[in-house]
Amino acid sequence: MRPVYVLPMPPPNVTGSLHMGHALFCTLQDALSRFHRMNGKNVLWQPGMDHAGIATQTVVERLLAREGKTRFDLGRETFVERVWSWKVESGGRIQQQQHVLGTSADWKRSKFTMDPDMSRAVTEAFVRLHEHGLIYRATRLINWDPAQRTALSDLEVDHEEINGELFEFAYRVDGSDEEIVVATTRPETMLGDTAVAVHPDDARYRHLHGKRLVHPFVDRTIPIITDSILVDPKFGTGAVKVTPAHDFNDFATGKRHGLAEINIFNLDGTVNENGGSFAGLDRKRARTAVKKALDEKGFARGSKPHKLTVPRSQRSGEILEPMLSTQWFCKMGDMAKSALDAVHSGRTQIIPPEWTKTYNHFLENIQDWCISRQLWWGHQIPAWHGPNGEIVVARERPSECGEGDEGGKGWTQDPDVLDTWFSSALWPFSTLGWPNDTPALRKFYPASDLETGYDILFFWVARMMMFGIHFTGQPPFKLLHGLIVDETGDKMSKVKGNVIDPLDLIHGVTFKDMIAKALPGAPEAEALAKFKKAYPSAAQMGSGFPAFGADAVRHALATYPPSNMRIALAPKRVEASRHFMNKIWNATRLALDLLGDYSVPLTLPPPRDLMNRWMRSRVGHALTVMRKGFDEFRIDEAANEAYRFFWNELCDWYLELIKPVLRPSEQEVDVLLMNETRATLSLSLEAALRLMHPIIPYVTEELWQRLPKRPAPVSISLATYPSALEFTTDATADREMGIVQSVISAARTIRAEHEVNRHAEVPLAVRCNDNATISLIRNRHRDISFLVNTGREQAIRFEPLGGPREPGTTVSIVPTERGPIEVVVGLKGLVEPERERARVERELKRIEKDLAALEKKLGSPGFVDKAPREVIDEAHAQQHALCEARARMDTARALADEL
RNA sequence: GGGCGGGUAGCUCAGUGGUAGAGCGCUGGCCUUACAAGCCGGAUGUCGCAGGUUCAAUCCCUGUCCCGCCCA
Repeated sequence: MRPVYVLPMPPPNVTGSLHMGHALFCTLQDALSRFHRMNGKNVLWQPGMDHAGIATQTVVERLLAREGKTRFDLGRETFVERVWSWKVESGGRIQQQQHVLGTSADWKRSKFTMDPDMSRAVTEAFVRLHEHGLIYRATRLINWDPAQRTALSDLEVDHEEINGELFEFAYRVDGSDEEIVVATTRPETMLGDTAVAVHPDDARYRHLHGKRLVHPFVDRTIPIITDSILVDPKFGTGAVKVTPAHDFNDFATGKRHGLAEINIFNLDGTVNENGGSFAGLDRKRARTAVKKALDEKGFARGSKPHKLTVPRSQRSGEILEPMLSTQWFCKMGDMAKSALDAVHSGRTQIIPPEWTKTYNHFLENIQDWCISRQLWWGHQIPAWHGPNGEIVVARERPSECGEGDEGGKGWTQDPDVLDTWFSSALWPFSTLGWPNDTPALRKFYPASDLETGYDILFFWVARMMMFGIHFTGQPPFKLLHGLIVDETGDKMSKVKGNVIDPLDLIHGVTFKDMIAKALPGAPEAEALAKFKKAYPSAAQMGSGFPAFGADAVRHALATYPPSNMRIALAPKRVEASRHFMNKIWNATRLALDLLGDYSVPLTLPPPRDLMNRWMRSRVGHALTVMRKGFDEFRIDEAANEAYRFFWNELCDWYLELIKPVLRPSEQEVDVLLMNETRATLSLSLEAALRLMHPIIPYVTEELWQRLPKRPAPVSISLATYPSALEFTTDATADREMGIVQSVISAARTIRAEHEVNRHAEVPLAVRCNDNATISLIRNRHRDISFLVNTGREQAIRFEPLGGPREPGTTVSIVPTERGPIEVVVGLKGLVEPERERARVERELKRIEKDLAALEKKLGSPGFVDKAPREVIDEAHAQQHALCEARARMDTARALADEL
């Protein structure tokens, strides 16, 4: 049986459309999937969509608002129908868009979190957790969003620091003229005050211990209590008003002292009847009114500026209200321990490991999870309320609840729905048929890897770990890449006007259209300015993005290290990737031309010619680097290696080297060499395409189909990923080719420095004392002549080092392990003394600089005693080579001076 | 307040205890029958700052200043 590779895709929200974050994860996950598929694994990349409770409901409510309606006008059933039809209509757009990116997920297995089978899994999970006592119902202080009118979990709260004020007012002591001044950032909550606390050791207030205070607006007195946890005597006046029903610290204080909890707000955030004459005012108005009233009664004691943090809903942005409420909670303690242990023990590995601390910190300090939401869109909680107030949690509606209740009509289902992340936490196994023991579950669980953004490490990853272990006994993934992205240097957001739609990069777009989308309704000039500020490289790109194509977008995204927290998308890099795609295309075109009607034999002897051995060696090197990149989740290293190898080695050197071989003049025809070269060319290029395919699926597929090759599957995506079985590195070929390349480059540099016309043929002499090197150069004279353009007739001359030089020649030194090579280029009348002096000086300067650094190292005390043998040997060898090179260059300078 | 990450060429980013790299940009020369979206060359950095460890630090340690994110 083939080994499996399972990768659950983080299901995108059904409301959304494709953004750069999706493009990034699709690229990375698709690359992984394709890589493992090409390595013979049975790959399951599990796609799907998330119903995204609050987000989706909000979208539909906004649509309704345009019709002047609220969800309450429609009623729950109609509203939910409306959401479903909206989901059918515009949901799943991302899936279509993902196809454009070339994502090779198992689309037939795609799941939606509200599908009937997924919902069954949710119900089952809820019921089982309840049976185990891990889900319970309780009345406590929770984060309440008055705009959405729902509870939120702690994780959905953003804390924002704002400049506010610290307002002080006085409570009169009952039966006395004394007063006690308290400081508060939220004066309106005094309507719900049930105590004032002072520090037990605070001498200022000791005489007031046990006294009561008169509430100025409501007919009650409240006690002065002492509490050393709540009160910091140095802060404010040292006296703290206590509002247990509307503040988390005060709530805890109230529990310690048995204080009453007086709720003063309605669910929509207006003051309720407990607020007396202030009833009906919203929070902001109530604050103003309370302050005014306190002032009028003479209790106000002024205010001063104060920084405070306010809790906001991540979704609606509304300031949240701590509210006393009855909700469903999930106990986290034991499950968190298991999840921690899975990582501690190494059963699950977080990559990059730095995130482990964050993961641990979250789970070690975890609070019970408020899982109920007062929404209509989502999985309704499988709990039924009986006519007598009893509550039953069950997989199905209870059939009866006593006499006269045929069919359970007396039971009503709990109106609340579950937090969206509850169903997401089941994703790796619910998608495989859980709670049934299906073959798919047995085969594809646990998953191999999970690849997702660090921003949902708590929301999703940690919860999947907890539920996965709880329900299946196994962590849901063996390896977890807790990482990735956000999109530009800044987070992409509509407000900032820096949103880029990946489809626009793929298909092209004018900046005008782009900013209209990014900042709808904003003045064009302003929006454009913002956009160009966010993307400096785009500012140079004229009036818009050309169509870069999916492959270029993917390759560009893949070149960023996935572990980076910030992935700043630079359009210029997408452009560079597009040029790379173009290069691949054109190189293959040339190859096809050079190959003609060549067909690859089933068996071939290994190549004997240096350039072909070298080419195969370079493929071997590239595949090693790229495999390592994929294995270590360094897809950027694979992507960059693809670029480097293909462009700088295959194109710049190999394709150039083989031109004279495969397009010979009549007297140069060498049938054996041509055959060997055609074989090497076709095999290497074909392998190169396979190497790059996981990252660049479209172009590689298209070209691969046209390339002569041995019998192969119908698609490159089903072909085998190149391995050391096919291509091995060849150190000798690499070294020898390196020398040839250096000689060619040295000669070319001289030509370029003197601006020798490309067509001008220059005589070349190589001076060297090493026989092996001489024979190497001699063997490669064809390559050197061609790439230096010495003229085909003109043989390279060989001379001993340092002999007299003809006038009109220039020299460059190539240092090698076996001594220097002098590359002597005859420029005839073309040598310009000034240029030559400058070139020689520059080369000499470089040698001097290197030599100086080396000598400093060798001369420093302790180096020779303490450095490792090989480092010292290497330094000496380098020193020797550089000294010789300098000597050669010195004579060159003397000659240059004589010019 | 706690935690994490980052500060490397003009820009976007790799990288390593042993003389600093890529792409783009810049620059000189080339319209060469694969590619001007290209080819052949060239220049460019006291690797945030200050100490320390080491024969040797951009890399390890300490401190410090900026930037960003997460948590409280």
